[in-house]
Amino acid sequence: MRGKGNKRVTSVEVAAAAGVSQATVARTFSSPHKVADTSRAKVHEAASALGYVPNAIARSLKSQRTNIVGAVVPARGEYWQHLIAEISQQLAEQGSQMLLFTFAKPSEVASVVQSLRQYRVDGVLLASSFIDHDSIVDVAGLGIPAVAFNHPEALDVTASVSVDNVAGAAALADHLIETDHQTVAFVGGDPDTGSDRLRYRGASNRLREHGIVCPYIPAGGFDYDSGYAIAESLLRHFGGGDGLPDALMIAGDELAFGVMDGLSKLGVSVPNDVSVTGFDGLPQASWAGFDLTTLVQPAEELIREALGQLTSTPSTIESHTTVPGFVRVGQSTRRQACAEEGKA
Amino acid sequence: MRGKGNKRVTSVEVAAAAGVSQATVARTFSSPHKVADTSRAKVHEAASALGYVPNAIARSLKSQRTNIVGAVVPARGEYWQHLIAEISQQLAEQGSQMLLFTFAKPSEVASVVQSLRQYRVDGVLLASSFIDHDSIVDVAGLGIPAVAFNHPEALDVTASVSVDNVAGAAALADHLIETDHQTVAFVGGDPDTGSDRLRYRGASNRLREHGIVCPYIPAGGFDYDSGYAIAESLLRHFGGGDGLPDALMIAGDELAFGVMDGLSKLGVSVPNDVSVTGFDGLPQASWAGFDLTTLVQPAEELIREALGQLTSTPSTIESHTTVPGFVRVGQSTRRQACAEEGKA
DNA sequence: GTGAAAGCGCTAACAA
DNA sequence: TTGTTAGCGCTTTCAC
Repeated sequence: MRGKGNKRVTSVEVAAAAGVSQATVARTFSSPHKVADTSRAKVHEAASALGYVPNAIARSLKSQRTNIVGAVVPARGEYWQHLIAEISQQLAEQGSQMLLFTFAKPSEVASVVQSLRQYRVDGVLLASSFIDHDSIVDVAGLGIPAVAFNHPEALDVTASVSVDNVAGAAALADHLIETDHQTVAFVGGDPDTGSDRLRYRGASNRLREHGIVCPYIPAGGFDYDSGYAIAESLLRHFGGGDGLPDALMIAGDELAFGVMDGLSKLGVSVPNDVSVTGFDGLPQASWAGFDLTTLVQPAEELIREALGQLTSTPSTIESHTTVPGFVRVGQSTRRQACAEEGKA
Repeated sequence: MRGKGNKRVTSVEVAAAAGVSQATVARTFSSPHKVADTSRAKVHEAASALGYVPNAIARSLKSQRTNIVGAVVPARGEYWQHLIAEISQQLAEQGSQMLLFTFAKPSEVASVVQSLRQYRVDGVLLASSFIDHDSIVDVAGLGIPAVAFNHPEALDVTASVSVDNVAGAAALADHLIETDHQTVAFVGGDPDTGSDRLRYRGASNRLREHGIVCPYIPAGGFDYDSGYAIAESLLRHFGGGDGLPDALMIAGDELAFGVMDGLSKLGVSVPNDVSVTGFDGLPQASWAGFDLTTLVQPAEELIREALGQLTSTPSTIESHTTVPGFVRVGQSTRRQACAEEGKA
């Protein structure tokens, strides 16, 4: 029995209709247990008859809490899109809303931060390594809780939550070693990002322990096109398909999709000619066309952790959490040892 | 020169520091032209010295405008994820923010609507055919502008913006006819959605004009897995690879990805054994692994139109806009006529 | 052009 | 338990 397009019904009107004070109406909706059953019933009746819904704006102004969390994520990238839904769902569970900001260029972040300040959000989730350090510092100085998501770089100014990039890459390396791969190259997205560096470090260190030297090859980005484009360079670099290493470790799943498609177009077969690993654990990685061996980032856990930091943190405590991922084995890496001819 | 973690600076403090009244500070930020250059300068100086940022919550309470648009989208689906970034970018351009709500089940929409009401958003973008009609009616009765995005069903209670599904599907059918396909089947996602029905109608009508009867085959969903799973049923239904029609028109790109991968796994080659078309024009459709012939929905234009309706509409005017898409030809449909043996 | 003052709709003491 | 009373920080008449 909700009022039609009736503009704005306020608690005062409900109070009048219910024959109680405005304060009682307010209490009925904010702390119901402080109101007698009888009045609560009257209020609810009047409220629904009038189509009343409490005004969260007014509530926020008074209580200094908006129940809104700002999320700042890159506009492009399969990985980030994948996360947004999860963030939104978890926020909904805890009765919060998400104000979403996407940026195409790092330079846009500054203006986003302005909006964030204006809206007095309860916290900010900074989801990207592409956010420059200055902006992070900016946000950190805002006095609102912030957590850098998968941005291991931001360690010193704000809390952060990341997958364990080093251990994850090492785990992938282990898998390659166990399946008898002798030569491995790492294809990075952007060496200026922490994820890239840490993943390479984790992989190359572990491989070195097994006597394998792993070169780093920059693709110039984490996107599909960068991967597709680098495939040809790889072939040239290694002197054709026969010169390719046994395995390519790619810094991110989307990048890996591009590399796989690029290689395939050039007649290189995965995993027959070369094994490929990704990193992220995107849903698409499980698609039959790719079936990529990858390190799955436990999105739900990561975000739960991040949101926990946001809400539980009294001030800007610099807590740095690292969550382990796990390897999901697909068909993009060959499963069993097989003799390789003409290689070290 | 921004204040550090200093809590909340208000216009009153800025006024004191600048030696003007609070009203002048407020005017400096909301209607600068109504303030003398000299005072404006003083205010800005004091403001930045103190790290003042206007409080959008208070502003909204007074002005009855939040500059926030609510977007309600499904949690899953490549198509919707693809749109979110675009919506966010355009909103940012016009100085608005986006409160994002995702829902996993249609039943969650009701609670979302509650939040939307509480936050007094300026408008709501309902992005899905999965939102049940009752919820749409609910929102429509809220008195806040709403537009159903790609939800041609909602015609009678709220404004709507959609791609021209019928014309788009017909255009795809034309392409198939021009490239000499003789038999075609349509794989739908969910016959309960308007997009599905309209696309099938557009395709089958056009095909019928050319003497081709196009059966409708339900996949049970628009997701990848539904497509992957239906591939085997298709083969069984048509009595093996040889019995397949010349072309399969799939109701959505993601679904088409699944069908393609499924067929491929079963040894059916696209486009050699069967041509495939999609619908949506997702970025992934252009990936080399798929290279899907599809109908591109002009996302930017669609959203611009939708947001236009939201802001320009004085009340709930029932305006229904349809935007044309265009065919992007990929390798998933064979380009030239070729003789088919043993078929009508 | 600027200041004083009255709210926007709610929450949170404080009384009763 | 309920009502009264201040504000939260801003926008916006209305005088000056």
